[in-house]
Amino acid sequence: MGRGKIEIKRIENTSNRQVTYSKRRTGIMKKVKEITVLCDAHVSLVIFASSGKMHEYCSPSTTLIKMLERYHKASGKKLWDAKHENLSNEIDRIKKENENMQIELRHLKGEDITSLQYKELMAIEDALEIGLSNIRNKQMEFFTMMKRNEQILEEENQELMNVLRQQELVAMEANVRESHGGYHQRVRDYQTQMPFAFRVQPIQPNLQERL
Amino acid sequence: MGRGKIEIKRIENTSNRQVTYSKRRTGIMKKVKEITVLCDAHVSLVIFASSGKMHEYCSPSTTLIKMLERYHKASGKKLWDAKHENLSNEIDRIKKENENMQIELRHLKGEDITSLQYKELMAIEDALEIGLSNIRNKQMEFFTMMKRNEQILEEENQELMNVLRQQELVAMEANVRESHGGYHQRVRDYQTQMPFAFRVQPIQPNLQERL
DNA sequence: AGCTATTCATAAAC
DNA sequence: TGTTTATGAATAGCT
Repeated sequence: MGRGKIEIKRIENTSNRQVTYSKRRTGIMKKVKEITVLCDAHVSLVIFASSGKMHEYCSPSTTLIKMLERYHKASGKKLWDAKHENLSNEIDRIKKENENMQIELRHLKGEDITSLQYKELMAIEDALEIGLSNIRNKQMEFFTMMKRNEQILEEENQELMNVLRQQELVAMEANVRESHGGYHQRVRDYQTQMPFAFRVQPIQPNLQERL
Repeated sequence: MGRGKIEIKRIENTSNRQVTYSKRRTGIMKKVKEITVLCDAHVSLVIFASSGKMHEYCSPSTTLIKMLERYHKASGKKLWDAKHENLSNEIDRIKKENENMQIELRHLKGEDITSLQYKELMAIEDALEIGLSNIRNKQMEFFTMMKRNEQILEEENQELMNVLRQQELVAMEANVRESHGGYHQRVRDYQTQMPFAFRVQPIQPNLQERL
């Protein structure tokens, strides 16, 4: 029911999918309200977009909680206990995962290794060496970056010095020619002559914060 | 959408109402399945007819219980008691812990380090070096243990060889003196003469399993 | 967010 | 209930 028929399968184009979701959700909400009124049905609808945003509808004569109680009675499925059990299971699962990670962490830090076998020690050693080499590569990157920066600064310093020296010469000549020139006048002249690149301006402004 | 337009208000004729309920419920179910597939939405729908009969739909990728948990998180409305909330909180807490450990593990393995600052890299390097040194100490222990064991075995071998040679001499002498003695007789004699320490008996019985 | 050409859902009938 | 059919609704593809 549109300009063309569409297959009922996931819409791959994200924005199309979102638009369709929005339109169809509205349509479903409308239908659900209508059946509530027309047939005095009790409806509870909870819908999550793939984005995670939620929308819900619940018939005006009831509440979600009442619906769930009725659901419990009608289906026999225990939602509370099941939920409780689910949560407990998930906690157990995550705790187990947690524990394993903690052991791995400790092993990498060289703790609690008395009970390990030789092969395990070798594996840990390998992991540590790889880690260390990765870290040191990264440090090397920092180092070269700093070196480069240092070099750039040095070159700039040098050039600044040259410019200054040159301008001192100009100023001295000027002084000789017209000894009544004011200080401010001279300063302005320096700035005019100084190439743009060497005016006060931070270079590599984000270097500071990364070290 | 039918032979005539209808007002959206309760259908007074009971059998009409039931028919309409049945048809529209089917339609809604279809729409809901479609939006699930088209837009990978997660939907939970529970409908009670005025007769009390229940129908439900839940997206295949989820369960009503999971939907209710998500509902709880998304809406903030408490659908269950404090006990469940405690469990939920604990899950969140452990998940957080989990995540932190995973990050630490990855860092130690030299992964995901692009965003790290130099000081952090140094700290990780230190940890890795300590770990590596601990692991290598432990390996050294193994090594010395193996060396020691090797030495013990060598010594025992030597002594066994000596004993055997001695007994061969004894046997040869016996053979010479009484050449009609049977094989079993001789074997029993060997065992009687062999010092207790060198009878079949594993030395360092748990060494095997630790390597 | 609107506009239509289309497809779809369904009210009424049996 | 199931089927049919005329009709109103929903919506896919475009702006």
